[in-house]
Amino acid sequence: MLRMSTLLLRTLRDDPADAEVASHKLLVRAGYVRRIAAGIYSWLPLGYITFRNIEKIVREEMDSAGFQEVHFPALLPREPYERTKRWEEYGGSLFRLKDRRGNDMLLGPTHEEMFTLMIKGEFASYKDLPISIYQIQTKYRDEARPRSGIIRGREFVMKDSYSFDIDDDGLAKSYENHRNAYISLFDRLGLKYNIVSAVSGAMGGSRSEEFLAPCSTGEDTYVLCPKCGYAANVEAMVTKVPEYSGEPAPAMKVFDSPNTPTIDSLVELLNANHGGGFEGSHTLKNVLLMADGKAISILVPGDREVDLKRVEANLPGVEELRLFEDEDFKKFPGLVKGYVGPQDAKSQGITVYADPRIVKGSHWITGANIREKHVMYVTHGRDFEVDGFIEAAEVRAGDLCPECATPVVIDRAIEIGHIFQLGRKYAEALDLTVLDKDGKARVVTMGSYGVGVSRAVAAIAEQSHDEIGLIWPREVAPADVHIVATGKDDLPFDTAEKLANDLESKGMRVMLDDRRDASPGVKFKDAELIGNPFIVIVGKALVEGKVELRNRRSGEKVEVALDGAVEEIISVVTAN
RNA sequence: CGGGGCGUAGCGUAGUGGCUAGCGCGCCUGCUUUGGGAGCAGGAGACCGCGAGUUCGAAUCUCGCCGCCCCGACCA
Repeated sequence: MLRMSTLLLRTLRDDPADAEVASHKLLVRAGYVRRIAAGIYSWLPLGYITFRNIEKIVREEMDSAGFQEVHFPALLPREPYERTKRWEEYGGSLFRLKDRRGNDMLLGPTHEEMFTLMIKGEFASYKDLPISIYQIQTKYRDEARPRSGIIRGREFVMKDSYSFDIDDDGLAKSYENHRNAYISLFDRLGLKYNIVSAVSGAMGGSRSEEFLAPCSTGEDTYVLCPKCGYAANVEAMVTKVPEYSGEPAPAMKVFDSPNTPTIDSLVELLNANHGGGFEGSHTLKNVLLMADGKAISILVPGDREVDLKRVEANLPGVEELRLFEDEDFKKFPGLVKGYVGPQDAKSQGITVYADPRIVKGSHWITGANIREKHVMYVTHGRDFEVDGFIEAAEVRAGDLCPECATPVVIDRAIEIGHIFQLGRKYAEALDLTVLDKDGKARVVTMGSYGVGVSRAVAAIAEQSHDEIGLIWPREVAPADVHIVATGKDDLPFDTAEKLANDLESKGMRVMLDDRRDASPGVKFKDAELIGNPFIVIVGKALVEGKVELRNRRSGEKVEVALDGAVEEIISVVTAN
């Protein structure tokens, strides 16, 4: 039983000055967490109980899916991370340190290497597969900018799992198992979430989805179709390709366009000199990029910006991507800044990618590759060709859903889980093979799956609170029932004590406010702030032989007879 | 890493060159009070982020450092 009279808890009346988002403010005010350094928090008793409740749910769901729990150290040697090149690639986000002998060590930001090596060390046959193993571990990432309290910390707890299969079909099945386990896990945590397509990145072709908990303070932006439920990370949003049914355009026509380096100025000139009705979307924007030192041109409709993140996500294998700089223009004298068109790109040795909206047969107004001149009727397939299509243009609310053509909305969310078909990258780097039926060595294929356990505490708090405090789902809350004794006589306190004991003996988890010196107002405010799902008040109504039962979420209050109160309370609590 | 802001008691804050650094919450003692953050009286608690400098005198001005928050870049 949690007794308020002795609990290590001091609630705060004022919001902490360094907190911005609701979960941060409330978790600090209600005495769940305290900041130790930027992005590093300690858990007070209430916070740690809540954290462990979540951890327990995660563990139960993993176990019941048949995954096996293991545990690695957080402190790791450099060598495995050297072999996968991540010692360098992880950059400044990796916490590095040296031991007394001067050996490089690190604090694990994620454990693909260690899991891969564990399987390599124990198993050697296809008969041992498939297997999925997981751990619940503290991770360390020296984030450039920790933020939003415990939503994005430098030390955090993550459940990470890895599946190992002999072939792609097996991986697909393991992935599906994890996906289902995550669905029941997040349902149990009481989180609202969307499963969103993500970009799988450098490995290509593999499947990846994120579990996003919608929340206005979330740092991920995603696209959601209100009609069919299609959801995608902005990077992974697929453009609905328009049908092109226009008449073939007349031959290209070059025209003078002085002082029109921007789309807006070009449209203005067109409307002034070539009749009205021109819009940015009739023009073709040529954005020049350097991808690992190679010049590429991205074609997008003039009214859209290029989203570099989308380009990068859809150009597998490219490590450095940046906009053209003046130096780069000097290397390509045929390119006239502000007047670039795709017509001569081939002869200039530039790779051209087009947004899917630039369909074959469509014609555009674009740069003439001559200073102060543009050209119209430039037709894809007649006047220029592209090396490929790429999702490059910025995504906007109102863009059409690729599944059902309904305008999509853009929303923000916290990433609470990520499932990912990793493939053979780590198995190859660390030489994880097993013998197949024919006695031949085959590289194992892997999946990786993560749940932010500490982040889930904050995500639930974000989604489940009101102006006066937290409102936990029952399984997550520090207690099922928060009993408040009020009054100055012994009777309410003795009655509350007995009620608490009776409830506890029937399996309820109880928090009891047995403070004799605190006023009723303080106790009510604290109970509401702390956010247990049910509050029982033992006080005024005692003269009628009753106690009051309140539902924290709905605000509903009922009086129940003290005689039989235990059963009544249990039935209300468990019905929720 | 770029831009902006902040650092005074456990928490929230006032104080822009001058006497013993002020207030609210919280904490301690006593009396009263007990269904919505009680009242009165008394009290404890501050190297004013750290270090240098300017000055007769620095929380206050200058420089350096450290820390924290926000926006952006970054984020398996």
